[in-house]
Amino acid sequence: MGREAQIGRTAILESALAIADDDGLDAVTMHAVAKRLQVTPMALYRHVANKAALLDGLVEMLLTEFPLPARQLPWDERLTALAAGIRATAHRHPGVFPLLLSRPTVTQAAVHVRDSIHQALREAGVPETDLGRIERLLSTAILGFAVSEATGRFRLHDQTVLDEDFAELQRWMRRLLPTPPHPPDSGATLA
Amino acid sequence: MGREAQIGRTAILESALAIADDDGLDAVTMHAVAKRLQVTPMALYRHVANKAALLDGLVEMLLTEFPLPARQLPWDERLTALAAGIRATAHRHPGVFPLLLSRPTVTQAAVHVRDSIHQALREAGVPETDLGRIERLLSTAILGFAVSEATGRFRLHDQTVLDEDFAELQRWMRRLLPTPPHPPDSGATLA
DNA sequence: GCTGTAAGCATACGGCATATACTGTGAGGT
DNA sequence: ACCTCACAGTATATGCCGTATGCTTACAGC
Repeated sequence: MGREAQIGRTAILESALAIADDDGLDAVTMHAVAKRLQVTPMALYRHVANKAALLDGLVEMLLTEFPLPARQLPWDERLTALAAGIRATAHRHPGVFPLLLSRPTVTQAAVHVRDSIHQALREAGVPETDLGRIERLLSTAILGFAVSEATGRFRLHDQTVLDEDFAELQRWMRRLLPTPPHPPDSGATLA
Repeated sequence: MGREAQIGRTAILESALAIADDDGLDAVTMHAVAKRLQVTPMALYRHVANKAALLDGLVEMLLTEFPLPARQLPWDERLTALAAGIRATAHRHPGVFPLLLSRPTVTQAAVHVRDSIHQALREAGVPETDLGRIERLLSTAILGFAVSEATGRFRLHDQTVLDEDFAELQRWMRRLLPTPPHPPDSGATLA
């Protein structure tokens, strides 16, 4: 029944993300999104409750963009790859990325990311009771760093400096976990 | 020359902060601030360039509110106290606090905080070349955590859980530093 | 008391999110 | 083939927002 839709929630979110990438988060207005879709602003409200919901949708898009690593990889490579992927997402969408901290949502995508981290931590030997806490600290550190880069808090520093910062962050994150991933002296462990 | 001022930059920032604390950051409008000061909106522009400058001023207020610990305290206590003070500021001003990450500024207050951390790290034995990096990672972790609490990213968890999270964060932060603050086995160190 | 200057005001404008009421179109039943 | 009605998109309007421009007013210093 009814008539075929010209736009949909996904198209709206993609347009909004593109506008934010091009001209910053403040440029994301209902009018601007509508214009980009060649539609009147009010048409958006058939697919999105209001602007707040649209922004929440953007957060969800970012979470979906996080590259969850294949489960057969070793746990430490998975965590490293995920952290790097999150950082890359921040670089790709600096305008929207800070919303991950300022508009936290409990969407399916968020749960998937968290579960992926939990699973890796389990394999790292983190006791079940500590899983939540370690995941919160780890994700907070990565998000904090990536948001800082996105908002220009480190703008005085070269990319190479920030890359080394991030490498150090990754090393530091391992120190929150029980077992060293590679024994420092392979083959010659004393009992 | 001219006439005695009814309001000033400080009064404006204090009003804005109070409004944000009461009704959230979105309630901080030029009109609302002016009304609270019993003045027309345009009067604010004699003391503040525009709304962006007002928000930057709020960030500066938060930084000024951070309790820089007395220099004669041991370095590790200073870092611990500063971290706790930053977290307390976030609890006091949850609406404004996220601006510390989303609107980074290089104000005098920001420099003071950073210098205070640098000095503590120096006393902790951090080599001069690593000072910047360690400070960035430490401050990012604290800020990320405090912002997460302020925005409700951890809203599903009890205060006691978050307190323990923060304690674990403090322990983790020490692991970024070269020397253990208390030798684990006092008096019985082998050469 | 005169006067110049700075503080605060009045008015106005364009952009914003969005409520309400409309138009028209195409799928599904007849 | 035609009706019909639900739903997509539109038109219009409201009230808030930041802020430009130009006016009024009241004190400081002469």
